[in-house]
Parts: sequence; C-alpha cells; structure tokens
Amino acid sequence: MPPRPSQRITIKDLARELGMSVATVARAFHPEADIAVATREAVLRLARERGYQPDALARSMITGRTGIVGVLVADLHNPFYPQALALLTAALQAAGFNTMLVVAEPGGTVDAAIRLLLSYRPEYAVVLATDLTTEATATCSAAGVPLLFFNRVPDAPDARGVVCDNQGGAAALAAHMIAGGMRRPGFIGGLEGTSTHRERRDGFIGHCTAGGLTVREEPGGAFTYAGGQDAARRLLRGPDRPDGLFCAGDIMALGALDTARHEFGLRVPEDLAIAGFDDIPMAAWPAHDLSTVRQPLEAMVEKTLAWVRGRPAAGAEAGCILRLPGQLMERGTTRPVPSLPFKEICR
Amino acid sequence: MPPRPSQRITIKDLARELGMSVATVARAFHPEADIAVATREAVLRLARERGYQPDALARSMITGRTGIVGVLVADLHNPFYPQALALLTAALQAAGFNTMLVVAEPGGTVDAAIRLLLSYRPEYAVVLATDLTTEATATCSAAGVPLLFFNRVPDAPDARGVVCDNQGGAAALAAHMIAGGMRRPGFIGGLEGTSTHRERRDGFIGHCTAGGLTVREEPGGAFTYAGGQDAARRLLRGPDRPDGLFCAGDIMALGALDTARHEFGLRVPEDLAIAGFDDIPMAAWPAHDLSTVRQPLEAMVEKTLAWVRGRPAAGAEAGCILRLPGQLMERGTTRPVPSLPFKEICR
DNA sequence: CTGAAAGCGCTAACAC
DNA sequence: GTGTTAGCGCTTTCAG
Repeated sequence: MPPRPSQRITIKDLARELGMSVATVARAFHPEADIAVATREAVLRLARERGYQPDALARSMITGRTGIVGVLVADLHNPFYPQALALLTAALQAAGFNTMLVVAEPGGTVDAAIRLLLSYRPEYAVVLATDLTTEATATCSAAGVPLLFFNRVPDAPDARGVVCDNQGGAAALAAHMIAGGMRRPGFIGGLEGTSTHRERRDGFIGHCTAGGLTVREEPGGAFTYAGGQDAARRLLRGPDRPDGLFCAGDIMALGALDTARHEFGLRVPEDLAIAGFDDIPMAAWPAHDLSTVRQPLEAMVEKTLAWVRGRPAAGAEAGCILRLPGQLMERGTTRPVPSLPFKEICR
Repeated sequence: MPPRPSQRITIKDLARELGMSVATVARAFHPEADIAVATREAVLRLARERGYQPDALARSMITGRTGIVGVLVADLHNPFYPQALALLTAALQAAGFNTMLVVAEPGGTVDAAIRLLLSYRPEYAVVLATDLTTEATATCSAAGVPLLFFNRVPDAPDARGVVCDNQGGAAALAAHMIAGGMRRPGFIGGLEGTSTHRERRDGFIGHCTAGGLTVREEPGGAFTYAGGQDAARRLLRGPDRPDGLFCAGDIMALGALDTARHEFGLRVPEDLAIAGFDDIPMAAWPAHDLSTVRQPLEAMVEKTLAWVRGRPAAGAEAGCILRLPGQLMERGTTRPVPSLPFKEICR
C-alpha cells in the first residue's frame, strides 16, 4: 500500500500535469460539455490514475445542487422504519443522491440536528416518521427545502406525502376478522395525533360500527412493543374481554399477542384474534404468525424517488398526497374465513 | 449571470443590511473570535430574524472540516444494526456531526456509493457491518479518510475497531450451558470470514472442547433469521441431535428457536437449549425469551465518538482495537444452573 | 474546442 | 475590534 497522499488532489493538479486549463479538465467530467474525445480520455485516464474525484462541496456551491437528501427518522426501534430506511437509502444512492440521516430520539435535540442538516443545503427532506413535531418540519420548509412525508399525511399545506391506504387496509382487516367470527372487537391505538393512528382507527372502527359492532378502544401511547403489552393488559383483564384485537401497528400487535398468550394464557386465535398493520419481518415468524396488512414499501419508495428526482417542480403540484393500497396478509392469529374471498368484501 | 440561485440569504446580505464587513459578521458566529459584544449581538439578532445560518458547504471548503461522518451499513435487516445506528447517529449529531448513510444492500452498488460519499470529504467513516468488502474500505483509506470498524475486527492495518469481547462472551455462554447440563453442543455459524463469526465460534467451541465435549458445527450462511432456520433443520433432523445450540447471532438463534419448536415440536430448553449473541430487542420478548450475550452498545458508541472527535490523532494510535466485555443474559431458552458451583457439577 | 476570468459563501491572514 | 484581501475547488460565461 502506497503512503497515504497528504493532500487531496484537485482539478488544478490535473490541469498542471496535463498542461491544460482547469476549465478543460472540468469539462471532461460533464457528459454534455463540448470537449474533444481525446482530451476527455486523457483527463479521465489521469484522474483514475491519481484517484481524483471532483469535490462535491465545491461543485454544490456553484450548481446549487448538493445531491444531499435529508432523511429524518424518529423511531428506528419500530422495525418498520429500518426496513423503509434501507430501501429508501438504497434507492437514493442508486440515483446518485446521498442520504443525510437525522434521528429524533426522544429527549434528543432534533431541532439542532435539523438546523445542522439544513446548513448542508439538502435538496429534499424525507420525513420517515409518524410523529415529528410540526415545528421541526416547519424549519425545513422555511428554509425552502421541499418536504416529503413517508408513511404520514403531511400537516404542512405545501408538503407531499406518500402513505399506505391505512383506512382501507384497516377496514379490510375488520371485514376479515368479522367474517372469522369476531363479535367483540377491540382496538389498540398508536401514538395519538398521528395520521397512521387516526386513519387505521377510523378504518377499523368505522367498518365494525357499520356492521353493528361496538369497539372497545384502548390507547397504546406509542408504536412500541411495550405499548402493545400494556394496552393489552388493560383490555384483557376485565370481564367481557374482546374476542378480536386490532392494533395500530405490528410492533404493538406483537406485544399484545405475547401478553395474551403468556400472561393471560389465551389461545390465539381461538379465544382471541389479533391483527396488526405494516407487515414487519417479525410478523411472519412462526412464533408470531401475525395477520396484518403489508405496506407497499417498494412502491412507496419508488414514488418518493420520483419526487426527489423531479425536484424542479417543487411547489408546483405541492400539497399532493399519494395513497397506495396495502395487502391483507391472512396468517395464523386470525380465524380463517369460511369461503368468501376478502376481495369481495373489501371496498 | 447565473440563473438566480436561491433566495437563501447569505453573510453578505447581513453585512450589507448591518453596514458591516462580511468578516465582522462572520466573526459573530465564532465564539473564540475577537469581536465587540454589542456587534455580535446585533449580528445574531438579525441572523435569527432573517433565519440566516452559515453555509456548511462553504465553511467546510476552507476549514477542511466538513462535520460529515460516513456510516456504512450492510445489513439493516439484522435488528442489531438499526439499534446501533440509532445510538450512533444520535451521539454523532449531539456532538455536531452529520451522518451520511451508505447502505450496502446485496447486489447494490456499494463502490459507487462510497465514492459518492468520499466526494463530500467525510472526516471519518464508520463501518457498521461485519461483511463489507475489503475493497470498499480500502477505497476510504486510500482517500485518506480514517476508518473505524464497529462490531468488527478491522482487516486494514491502519484502522481502528470497537468490538464486543465475542470470544469471552461465547465462552461464558458455553460455561452457562454446560452447567445447565448440555452434553451434546451444537453451533450454528454466521457469515463465514467475519470476525464476529470466528471469535464467537472459537469462544464457544474452545470452551466446550476444553470441557471434553465435541461440538457439532453447522454453517448458517449469513446472519439472518432464515439462515438460522435452515441450519437448525439440518442439525435437528438427524439422529443424535444436539441438546444445546449456540448461534452466532440472535437473529439466527430466533430462527433456530422457532424451527425447533414449531417444526420439530421440541421443548426449549428441556429438549434443547438455545442461545444467541447480541441481545436484540426481540430476544427479550416473552415469545422468545432468548438467553444471549448483550453487546455493550452504549459503551461502544461512546468509544466511537471519542475517536471521531479526536480525529487529529489519525494514524497515531492506529491499528488499535478495543474489546469491551458483554453481559450474559440468562433467560428462558437455557436451563437454569443449579445452585452448586460449576466445578462441583463437573466431577 | 479551449482558456481566461469571475465568482459560489465563507474563513483566515494580515493591516488599520 | 474591524475592514481588506486572498483564496478553498470547482463551474460557467465569454472570448478566441
């Protein structure tokens, strides 16, 4: 291994060594620039040899395009988000963008972190979280950075959003559970005030109510395993307990499921049917085998990327929100439906 | 005439409006600069009013300090990594650093992504992965970016590493399982060639062998749930199956556990004891209650941050590798150790 | 097709 | 304390 070059080599070095002007050397790196083929080849060859690569910082300053996309994520403990983050980042970097990650741990200094992010002039900010303060996102749009909400209905009027059809999915799940014999439905909510919570709640409760059933509702506090456990305890210990439970997210459903089985000794789905939303990897594990609604992650990422790429149109079709359909995953925690396929029940 | 860049306000705007020079305005943002208190206050007040913030790109170009830390992560599907990523990113941003995330999905273009990352002149690159190609990391050190391996023993001679004491942890687990009555130990490996695989394997097998036991070894292929499942199938279906199973990672152990229970109908830990390594959140869930070794994540992150902050010393104490002790978590998938001390049981 | 010159927004020596 | 003067590494007119 050669001794590490003390100084990063610049376009000037190349120009000097090649006896050209910096302008010419620079052109070699722009596919659409007018430059002689031979010249470009010479430049690129030497560049490779010397390990030169244009400095993104300097370039960004001039072009105004930094290639940086800020990704704000609040809850990496909910396995849904790492999954989304992996897909999103992979897609971004394949498209030549760099992800700057900002995590909003509770008690952390999100605002400072966002301001820090903004100082790098990101071209876009993707909010991968149900519950980032409006203030935090306002800072972004104030700085002129277009906002895109992933898995959340934007609260800012000029922001975009890509979400799953939460209401439709939850309704389909309700239909499925009712068809499986559910008579005393229960609902465990997620973080109050989030659109995912609200829409899933409305979908489930709405459908049950329309079918003449009354839903017992229990706040879960947040989209966490422990939140699901606690809510399940409160819901199951009284008399008259539900025979079907829908949780606003898989991670909560798993908490509820484990609690029902291990603390209350209930048989699932015989005594109690349980379902969640998201289809995180653990939902499919044999130990859980959780019925749920799969979010169309790939499609959501694809739409996100399309918006990020088409940045110029910022503000044009703003206030737009895309709702993609989810997919019902009937697994072992809900009672199977006798004959009718769910498709006919679903709206 | 450049096409109107953005309406982002600059230091010049402030200077003009305040009737000062740009240099003076700039000084207001540097705590150690010589500047009149009144002047600084005036500047900061207007800055806040106008929503001005120094451009990190321009600043970085001059100071050479970008405040960017590249984080390379290969496997966000293993819950250990999101956990580490969340902690690490939070720590970095609290210290004023920005994380640039690069994901190395299989089949993806890591090399291109790394080159892209390098063009932003990161001050440090943290490799959060057991299995990133040496080539990828070599690119970084060739570019003069100090490398830090998290949860992996570095293969580059000039890189640093922070790891858990894998061998010690695995040995402790072996001792615990032997004390619990294990007589026919089995080992399910992780990704071949990784240091985590090797060290955990050596720790477990070494201790068992020293105790006079022969270990059946089964490759798991990768640190995945499915890998654990498959390996468990191969290991459990023959005659003479193990009565104790150590997996190189929790995520594999959970796959093995579910397979043992649901496909082979085995009672855990009565028929088969199972243990993993990492202590991912799911390990503690009642449905699994997996015995394992907890990695000292907080301490590892702390050490990482210390190194990143002290960047100037790059190369000085290079080749350094820090081994932090893990913590044995005795849970329900291993047989409890009788009250007698280990030595008396063995005779 | 190529080169010279003028910056991008900011910092860092220097003077005053 | 404050202003002046050079740039950082690159892109981008505008000549030639």
